[in-house]
Amino acid sequence: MPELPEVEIRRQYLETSSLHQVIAHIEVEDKKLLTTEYSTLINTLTGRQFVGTHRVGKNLFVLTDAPDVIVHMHFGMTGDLDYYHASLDRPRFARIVFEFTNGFNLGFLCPRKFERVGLIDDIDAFLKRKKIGEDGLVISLEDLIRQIQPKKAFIKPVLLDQHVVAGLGNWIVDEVLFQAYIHPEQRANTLTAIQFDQLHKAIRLVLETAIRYEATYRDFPNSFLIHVREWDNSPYDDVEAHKFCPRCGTRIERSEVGGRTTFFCPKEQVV
DNA sequence: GGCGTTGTTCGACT
DNA sequence: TAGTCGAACAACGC
Repeated sequence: MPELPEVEIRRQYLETSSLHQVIAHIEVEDKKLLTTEYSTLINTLTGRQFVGTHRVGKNLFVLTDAPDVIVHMHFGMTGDLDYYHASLDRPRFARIVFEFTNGFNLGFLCPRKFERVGLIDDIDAFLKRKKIGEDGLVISLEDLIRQIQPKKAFIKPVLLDQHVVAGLGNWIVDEVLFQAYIHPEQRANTLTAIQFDQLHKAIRLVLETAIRYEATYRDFPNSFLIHVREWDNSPYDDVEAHKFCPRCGTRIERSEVGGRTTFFCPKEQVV
């Protein structure tokens, strides 16, 4: 589930695997995954090299050796990268493959085809056009308040809005609100100064923790709510153990807020 | 084999 | 008008 931390991991992966290699060809299984004409993509990138990366929220930008040629990648809900030797089988769902002249390939994995790849010529202009907010890792408390304060909606959907702050997805928002002791259905314009401070700190804590553990949920501290989601290999033998608040032991509640599944502690997160 | 899931976009409503 | 909200989208794992 590529939210900010997962995209950051992919950025580091691309940075350490795929820079400074000449692109020989690009295979695209489904043109719908492209936001740029296939012929333009091929003509522009063939013979070029990736030279650097940049990330804002869930958006990954790959710089090339041409200053105004930048590849934009969005991983949708399930996208991933896989760098592999051309002699090996193409990884499952590698629907876009950058083939380098050195015999290695960078596969862009798109299991559900919600992912997108395309060319842009200016990162700032792109962010402005898409109205992407400040990245969750760098936004200041003052800017966070300025973005959230005027909104009357529930705090959870506000935090999910990439225009407000970029990079938070469904589970991260639940985790952030849990760490900040804020109910997901509290109205954004009713947050107190103390709550804004807790919220700002919680965003940092959750994002930095997720990046430190390379977004491997089972390794997260036990104080995290994420374990109730029973994703991948739970660290608990007793499946019941993580259905309770790690701080107060109250049974975690599951509901729907803004159309998304939401977990929270009904005792510590009150409206 | 039907349902749940994920992020973004778009249309409808206030 | 702009803000808010919910449905739709694709396709997989369970």
